[in-house]
Amino acid sequence: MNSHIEENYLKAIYKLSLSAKGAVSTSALAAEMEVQAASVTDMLKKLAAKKLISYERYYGVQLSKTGMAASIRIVRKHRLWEVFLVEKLGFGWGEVHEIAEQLEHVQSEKLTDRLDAFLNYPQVDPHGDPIPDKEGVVRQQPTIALTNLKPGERGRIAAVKHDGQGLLDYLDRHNLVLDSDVEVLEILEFDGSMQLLVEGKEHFVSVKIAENILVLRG
Amino acid sequence: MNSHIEENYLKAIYKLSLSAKGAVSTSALAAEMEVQAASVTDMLKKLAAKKLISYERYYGVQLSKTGMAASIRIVRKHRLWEVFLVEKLGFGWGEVHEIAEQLEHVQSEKLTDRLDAFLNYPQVDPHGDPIPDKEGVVRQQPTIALTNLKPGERGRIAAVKHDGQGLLDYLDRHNLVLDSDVEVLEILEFDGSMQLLVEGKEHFVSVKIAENILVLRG
DNA sequence: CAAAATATTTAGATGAGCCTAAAAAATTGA
DNA sequence: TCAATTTTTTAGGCTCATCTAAATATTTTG
Repeated sequence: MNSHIEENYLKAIYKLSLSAKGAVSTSALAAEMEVQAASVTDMLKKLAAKKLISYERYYGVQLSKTGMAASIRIVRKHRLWEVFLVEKLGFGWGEVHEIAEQLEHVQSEKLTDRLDAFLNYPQVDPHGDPIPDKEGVVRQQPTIALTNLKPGERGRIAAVKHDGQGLLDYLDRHNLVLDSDVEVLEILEFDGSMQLLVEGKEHFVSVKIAENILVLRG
Repeated sequence: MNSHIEENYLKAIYKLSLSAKGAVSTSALAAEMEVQAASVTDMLKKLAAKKLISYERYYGVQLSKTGMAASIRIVRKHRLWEVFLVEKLGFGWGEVHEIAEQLEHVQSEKLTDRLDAFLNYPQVDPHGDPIPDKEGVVRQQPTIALTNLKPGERGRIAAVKHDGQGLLDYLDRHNLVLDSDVEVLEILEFDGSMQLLVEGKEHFVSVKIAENILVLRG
């Protein structure tokens, strides 16, 4: 079995490899894990020895097949627990990440599967991120950043990047929640900020925010 | 904050001090934690430095007020999670202990309290052990071991000692579950084993088993 | 393309929690 | 009671995951 810390490294590598083309760098991992690069090097050697990653010094990391499967299992647990916290215990979507970071390390396949069933096999977590199924299949929705919509175009909010409290609380207060229908009314040339029509009400968001809102076209 | 391991020591001290008169010995703790006595001594120094226990060398340990409160918080979490696993996820009472050992270390008072509410403020866990309330108050039921009943006397199964799979599975199969009404028909002089009438059906149990079944008189 | 800057790895150290072996204190019992 | 036994503590080491500082490799840039 892998330690909590090894699991966190795997999860971080998985996360970074989604947006990075090619291998994940030591420094990127160090930043993500909030440790020094030297510590990352040590851990990479360990994970490589366990065949969870392929690692060649100075050239970055990639998850092996088993490493990928392990990472996905952790992500699955994390997201299922987030659904539980929001759907069953009434937490807000901005406060579940931290708790799920702890719950994701609980080891019991039976628990994970029963939780999945209890929650009715949800497809996405409260932030719209896909929940891998028992076989590790991740069904990614074809979302695009809100910034890709042009004036007059419409979409439905399908996911939100960033796990922190701040942005999510803000979106909540302004009713920019999952499944809201959005129409772009106007994009300010000056700074790219957007005037939106969300479920009948007008809203104004900065580019920074719009970049973090993912929509399904249509 | 206390580490997982510190929490496990506190829990073990709490558990042992319930049955031990006076202080808990180093060797008892070592047995409970499945480590060497020398390791216990090290940890006791650490816990004492944190004022979680009072410890004088060669004289054993006692929980301080803060240590007691911390222990009870862990026990509360453990037992709430056990209720969740049985009531909501359909686990058997014999398989929840191990999983709850992991869940009990999740740090979030809000989570604990919401779980408590979600479960409808249960008073006892699936083994009949009392669940401390938010203020740390433990309402112990006045149970006695089944071996204390004489032929002709009756009681209701209120709790079961021992967390392991084996006994609990056995009791399950023989319908010796919480809240069953029991009447003692006969006690064999030879070995103390008991002939019982449980919810209308006859059962035969060894002393060893009867010692682990706790009943409420009446 | 070579020097400077940056990224990564190596080397050696630290603290937590564990170990074994030896020393010291407490308990038992002849 | 005092010698033998048991319990507990001390001393010194180990592994894991981290750190800092120094060395080495890669990348950038003048």
